[in-house]
Amino acid sequence: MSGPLLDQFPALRGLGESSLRLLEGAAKSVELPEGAKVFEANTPCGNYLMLASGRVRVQQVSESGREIVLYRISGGESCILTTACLLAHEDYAAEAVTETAVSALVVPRSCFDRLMAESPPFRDLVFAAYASRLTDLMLLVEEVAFGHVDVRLAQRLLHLMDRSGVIALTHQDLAVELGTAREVISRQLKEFERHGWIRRERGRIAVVDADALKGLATTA
Amino acid sequence: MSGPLLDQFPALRGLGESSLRLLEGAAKSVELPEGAKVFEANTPCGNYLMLASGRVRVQQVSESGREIVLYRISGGESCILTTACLLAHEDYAAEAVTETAVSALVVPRSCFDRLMAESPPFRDLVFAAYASRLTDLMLLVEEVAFGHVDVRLAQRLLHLMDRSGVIALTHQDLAVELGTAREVISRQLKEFERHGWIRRERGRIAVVDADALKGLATTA
DNA sequence: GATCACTCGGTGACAAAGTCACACAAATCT
DNA sequence: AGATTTGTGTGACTTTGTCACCGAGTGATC
Repeated sequence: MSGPLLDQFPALRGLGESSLRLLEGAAKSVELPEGAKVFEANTPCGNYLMLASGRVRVQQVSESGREIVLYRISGGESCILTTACLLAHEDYAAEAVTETAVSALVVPRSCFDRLMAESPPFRDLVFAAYASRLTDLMLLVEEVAFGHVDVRLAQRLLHLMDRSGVIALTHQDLAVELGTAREVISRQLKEFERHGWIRRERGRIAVVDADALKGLATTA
Repeated sequence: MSGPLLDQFPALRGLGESSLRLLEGAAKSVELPEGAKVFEANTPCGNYLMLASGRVRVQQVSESGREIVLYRISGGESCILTTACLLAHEDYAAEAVTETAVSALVVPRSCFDRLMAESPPFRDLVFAAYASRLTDLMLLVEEVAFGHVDVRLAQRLLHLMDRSGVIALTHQDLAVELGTAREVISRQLKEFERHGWIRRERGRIAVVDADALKGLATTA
């Protein structure tokens, strides 16, 4: 049936009956729990991945063990890193971890290749994901190379907080978000609290003065 | 004639007569001198670019004026940043500068779209360029976030030197390569010279002990 | 060939960020 | 309750980035 597939991936609307059937025949559905490794760096890539629901984080890990979040994929999106590896016949350059329970479609390379060749809507889907990631990564390079941690941290806190202004992450988690060290985050957060912008609790941070953070976040 | 086009872009072999004629009809040839801006950040992108000959550097510029080289494109390659912008309908996220005199093909969006839709070889050409850039950028993020300047500088010197071991770049140029500050490069180079690994002259550096640099470059 | 403007590189002082080694408290386990 | 794990705090130190300023080469111009 093409019903559930189209519900999960609205972007496939217009794919055409034959392509849809091809995809449905070849793709396997997979469920992953939270915190599972989807793939690791330096391993070969044999399948194309489409995320039906949930969220996956793609990150770089250095030899010294430090990590940095590159981007996230959520329901309805396809994984460009998989795409890139398939197309360039390279190993993965990064690793991916589920942040929530995830259900995904695993599409074998052969099917991926055929769909890319046959189906314009499928190509567009893949390309669209590609294009914005590339510019994202360019901006990330700029941020990492030239950005200041206080500004970047303020931006992340604003972005990560829920409606009540709470971020349920450890200092270490935030360090991974920015690709810096835990101590650096701890010290910055202490500064922020000293200014009365946040409250720190174990394992969570409460944003008190979002406007002040916004001011810092847009200060250069 | 399809002769010169195929000579300049061997990857287009197999494109098909009609696509080739379409491309030849719509594309304009452009010549740029060395040091010319191909495009700038935050400007809209209307054309697809294919580099026939020469070399172009794509780099990020921060508000404070610091720069970092993202990657280079040389003869026969297509510009993925252009592609990304066309596909995502975004402005340029970076700027591009010619490092040599350049001749390029400017392909209007409409022609690009048609070729993408009609021609599998053209799609492959575009995709192939895409895939490796993405992994490149991921590795660049890792390098910038976690790499040490001495190691990165040693790597770049080895990569940039000619057969006689000479790099004809200023300290500022090297700073842009790594996305760091000129003073940092100057200090590192002084260290390298103290160790007897290089000789510094005005505007150029001579690698004396490439093996020693190689040792540092692979020391994690 | 003297002067001038400009580019290139050197330097010291300081600020920001990353590293290392611990210490301690809260949560969790048994 | 004790033991272990996890999260955070902190000081000392290193590396990297910033700022201000200097002087030495280089090339242009008169």
